[in-house]
Order: sequence, then C-alpha cells, then structure tokens
Amino acid sequence: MTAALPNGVSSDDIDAFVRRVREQGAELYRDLPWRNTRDPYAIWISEVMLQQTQVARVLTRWERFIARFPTVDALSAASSADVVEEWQGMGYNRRALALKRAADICASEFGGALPVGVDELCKLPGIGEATAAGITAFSRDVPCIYIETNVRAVFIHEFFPDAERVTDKQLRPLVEAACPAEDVRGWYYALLDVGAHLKKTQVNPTRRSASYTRQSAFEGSRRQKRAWIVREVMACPGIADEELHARLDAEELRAGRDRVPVQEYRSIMADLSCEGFFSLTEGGWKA
DNA sequence: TTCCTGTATC
DNA sequence: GATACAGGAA
Repeated sequence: MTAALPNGVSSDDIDAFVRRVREQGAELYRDLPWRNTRDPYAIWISEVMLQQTQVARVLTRWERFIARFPTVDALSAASSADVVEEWQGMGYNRRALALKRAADICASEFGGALPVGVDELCKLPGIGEATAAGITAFSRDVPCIYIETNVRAVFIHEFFPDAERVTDKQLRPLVEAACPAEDVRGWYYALLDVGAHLKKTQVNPTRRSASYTRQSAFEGSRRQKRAWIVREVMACPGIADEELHARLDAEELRAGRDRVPVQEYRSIMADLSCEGFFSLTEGGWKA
C-alpha cells in the first residue's frame, strides 16, 4: 500500500507530471561519466561526492578517485591517510574517513561487494537514505524513494507552488507514486536534470524545503581551522603539537584574525583524533 | 558576500 | 529539531 496522495493530487496528475518530466529530461540530459556505469562501488563514490560538492567539481575528481581506488577492496587496502589525501580539495574530509570505514566493512563482511537494498546500505557509515536510494536506483534499477535537492526542487515546484516550508514527509508519497517500476535510473536522471535546470532558471524551489538551511560563515570558522589542520598534518606528518598550534596561530594572524586559544586548539584536535584523522604519538601528530 | 548539500550527532 | 561539516564559484 502506498500512502494517499496529498492535497487533491490524482494519479492522473502524477502520470502527466511523469510524462512531462521525462520529455524535458530527455532534452536536458547530462551525459555524466558516473551515469555510464552500473558498478555500485563507482556509483556510491559519485553519490558521496555529490552529497556535498557541485557537479562541475565532481567531474574533475571522480574518475581520478576511481582510477586510484578502483574497487571496494582497493579502497579498503588503502590507508585512511591516502584516502583523505585523495579527498583533499573536495571538502568535508570526515566523509573520506566514512568511505574508507564502509569499504572495510564491505571487504570483510560482504566479500568486497556493497550490500543490496536501501536498509542494508543505510547501516554503512556515511550512507543515509538519500545515498542508499541513489545507489539502489542507479546501480540496480530498483524502484525506491530518492529524495535529494534536485528531486525536491522539481516536486516542490510542481506540487507546492505556494508553500513556504515543504517537508520530506510531504514529498515522500509523491516521490513514491511517481517512481516507475522500470527504468528507475532513467526516471531519476530526468528528475535530476530538470531540477538542476529549474534551479538555474529561477529562484531555487529547494529554498522552500524544510530541509533547506543556510550555512554559517566559513572565514574564521572552526571548519576552516579543521580543514587547515588536516592539510598541514598531511603535509608534515609527525609535526609536534606545539609547532602545529604555533603554525595555526601564524596562519590566523596572517589572515588578520586573532590567535587560536589553546582551549579551542585542544578541542579541535580532540575532535579530529576521535574521528580518526590523527593521533598524537611520541613522534608528533600522525595520520 | 552568497550560494550550494546529506549524514551524523546531540 | 538543530548544528557541524569544506571549499570553490558566481
């Protein structure tokens, strides 16, 4: 049983919507490299990259990543440091660690394959509902509810033209009803391409999603310091704790900001240690 | 300066 | 339900 459709939407409305999106999607089709594979691993990597990073930049990084780590087993065999190194410049380094951890699980538990099904995929670190559905739709062509920003844009634009805050719970029955039994992959490509087009040509409908949030400023933020520290330790493995703090201070001063209080520095390093980026050894900070 | 996005964790 | 997370482009 599927949930009842909201606010007077009929199944005829859905059918017409699907036809329209399919037509428009065909015109707007983007021949992205990760659309030319069905390898769940390669698609997983693309989905994780696209969680956080815009298509234009992922285009410059995905093939390189796949070339360096072509399989789950290759990623698992690599060190976390190598994976984070390859990830540098993508942002959200934490996700590189989650990828590596998930690859370890797939290598040891699933013989180097990804588990099948949204629920099983969701158990892996760094994979939530959206990524699990994306992997399932694009690698296996199995119907599922894939709700991410472009999909939200299309459904909000179409079915909630005047709403201020549309929740995923409201979208879910519509996304489910629209998903076809066959050619799931083609359907979601069309949605993504139409959604991306929509965002280019008018005020982003996703801003009316309840999930939409503005990000806090990056300059001078803890995020910026974390990223700087990750780069610095990768470049100078074994760097002494005091030296690292001193260099961070110097960097902040250079940027016209205050020195970093030792308390804040400790707190950031504690986080990075906990998350598995580095540990402090006798020989200094190391990956 | 503003824009962009899903997951984890509280 | 709120917040942290990273970086480049416009």
